[in-house]
Amino acid sequence: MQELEPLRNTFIQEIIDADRAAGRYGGRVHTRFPPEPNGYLHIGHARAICVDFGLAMLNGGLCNLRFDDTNPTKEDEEYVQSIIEDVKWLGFDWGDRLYYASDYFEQLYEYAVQLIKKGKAYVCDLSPEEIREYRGTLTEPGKESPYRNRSVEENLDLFRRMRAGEFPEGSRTLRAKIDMASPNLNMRDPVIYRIQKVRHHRTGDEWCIYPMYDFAHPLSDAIEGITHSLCTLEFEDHRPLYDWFLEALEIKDPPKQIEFARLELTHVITSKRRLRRLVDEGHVRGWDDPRMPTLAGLRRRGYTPKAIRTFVAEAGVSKTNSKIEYARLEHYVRQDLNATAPRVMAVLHPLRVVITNYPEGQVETFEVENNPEDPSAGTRPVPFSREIYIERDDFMEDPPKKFFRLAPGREVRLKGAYYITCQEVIKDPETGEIVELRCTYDPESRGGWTTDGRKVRGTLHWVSAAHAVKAEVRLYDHLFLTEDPEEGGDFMANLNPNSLVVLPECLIEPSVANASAGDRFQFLRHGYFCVDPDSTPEKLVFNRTVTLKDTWAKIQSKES
RNA sequence: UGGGGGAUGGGGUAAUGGUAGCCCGAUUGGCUCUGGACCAAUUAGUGAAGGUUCGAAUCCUUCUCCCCCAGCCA
Repeated sequence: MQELEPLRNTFIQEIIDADRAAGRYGGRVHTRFPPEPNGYLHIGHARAICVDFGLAMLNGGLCNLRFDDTNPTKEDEEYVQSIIEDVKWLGFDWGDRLYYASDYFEQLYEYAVQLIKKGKAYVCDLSPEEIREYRGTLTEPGKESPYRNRSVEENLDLFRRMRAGEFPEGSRTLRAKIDMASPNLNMRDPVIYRIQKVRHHRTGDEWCIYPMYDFAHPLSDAIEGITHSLCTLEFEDHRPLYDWFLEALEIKDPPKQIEFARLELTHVITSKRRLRRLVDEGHVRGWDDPRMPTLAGLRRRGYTPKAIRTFVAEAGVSKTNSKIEYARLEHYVRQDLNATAPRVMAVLHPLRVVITNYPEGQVETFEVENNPEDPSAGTRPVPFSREIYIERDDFMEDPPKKFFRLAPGREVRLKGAYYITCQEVIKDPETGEIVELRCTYDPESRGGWTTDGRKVRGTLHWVSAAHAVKAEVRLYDHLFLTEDPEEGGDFMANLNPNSLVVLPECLIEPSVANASAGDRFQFLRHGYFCVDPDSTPEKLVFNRTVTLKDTWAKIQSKES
């Protein structure tokens, strides 16, 4: 996979190389992507997915998809389905290795029993508040629980009865017996099982005790034969605990946890809690709103899996916390779509033009290239007639120096059609608004070219009034105005009130009439657009994925 | 002020004792039937101070700054 090339020189690959050179794991490389099904996947997860699956692929290994579903109060089947769909869409395949931590509840319970038998775990009756107090602080050691030295027999009995549902929620826990004075708080007798009388989305009411992540994760990895367990930086502190369980239970060839930095983007928020708030309070239309940084949102926006994969691969993987400019993500969609998206002419803000010397009732059809980057994409017929629409911004009555478009007395090219010259500007007598242009065309310029060497600086897109199809076009911008949505302390205050602009009456050339949801186009001189699922044959709806780079807009904003 | 990590141009990331490179952005010019794309050029960096060395982003010492950890979340 070409776009994963840059993933080759990561510090993780060096570790893998060293392991193979040393003959560890029999030369195997087996990773896993372990999402918790408690929300939708977002752009940040894309790095984890590409790293987990990509590194396995690069090393001839395997990657499992495993749902880390050990907390039934937060998890739901809806999320399982969306995650499966999103990982597939991104282009990765886990074969028949779709697993759930909940598949291992019985084995995990047995491991816990073994720990008790080895004197390495105990049932603790401290309340949550007491546990916190006993834990100590960052600078002071903790105190040992008074229940720490119960006999193996008593612990076994109590743990069995926890499972049997004899005790109320929160009344007891199973804890690993490690070291209450450890400078690493994770090692201060962490809770490994808690009582939750909650229905689990897969195991139903079978269990009322559930294992904690720190216990379930290394052992799930061990059960699946994982060799390299890749996760994000905040788990570095948990690695000693990860290793402790594997050693305490005498796991042979234990998996190795390796941490890398999260992927963060400017103008973007990825906290599940905050994203949920945007959805719940109606600031967006759902988890798949095209402004959302979720994979579902990016998909609906028109992003391609390849663009996202290339973005991740080119951005690289390291241990440095960093934030990537959103513009960089946009670069890779443009790069992909430039090569693949058929071009089409769409007028977003129509201005009527009558070509006064063109015969009334006449219609000509021009063959226009579908993609100048790809001659094999061929051409399409585009109808032309006496009345057309051009973009309002493509005309100025009193143009500044660097404006190359239409103006009174000026000649421009209509893409693929004719040269026209503006002769007259018609305004609404009440408002002064320009309502129509009267132009003449040069019949010698048929097809958009003359042989006399005349230079025409501007080329405009256009649609024939009688042939254009109407469409709704949705223009998106950053959801947040500031690079850091948290700037000022309240991300809600930084919401962009204009993140969505709906243009209900756009005019598009007729070749798009039969486009269906997900189809992508370049609207000439505007950007890349895709058909939204809201689209119907009666009413086409397009989403703007990303604009084209626009040097004219840049000139304008510099002068203002 | 405990522990664990991290600092390379505006952003991201390579170089593991031997020419600081690549990508994004920005700027300038060229080209163009998309002010797109493409081509060319420019801009600009090793957190600080010492030390070792013929030679240091890389090794050593000290310092500075940033991130993470006190859930019965993951």
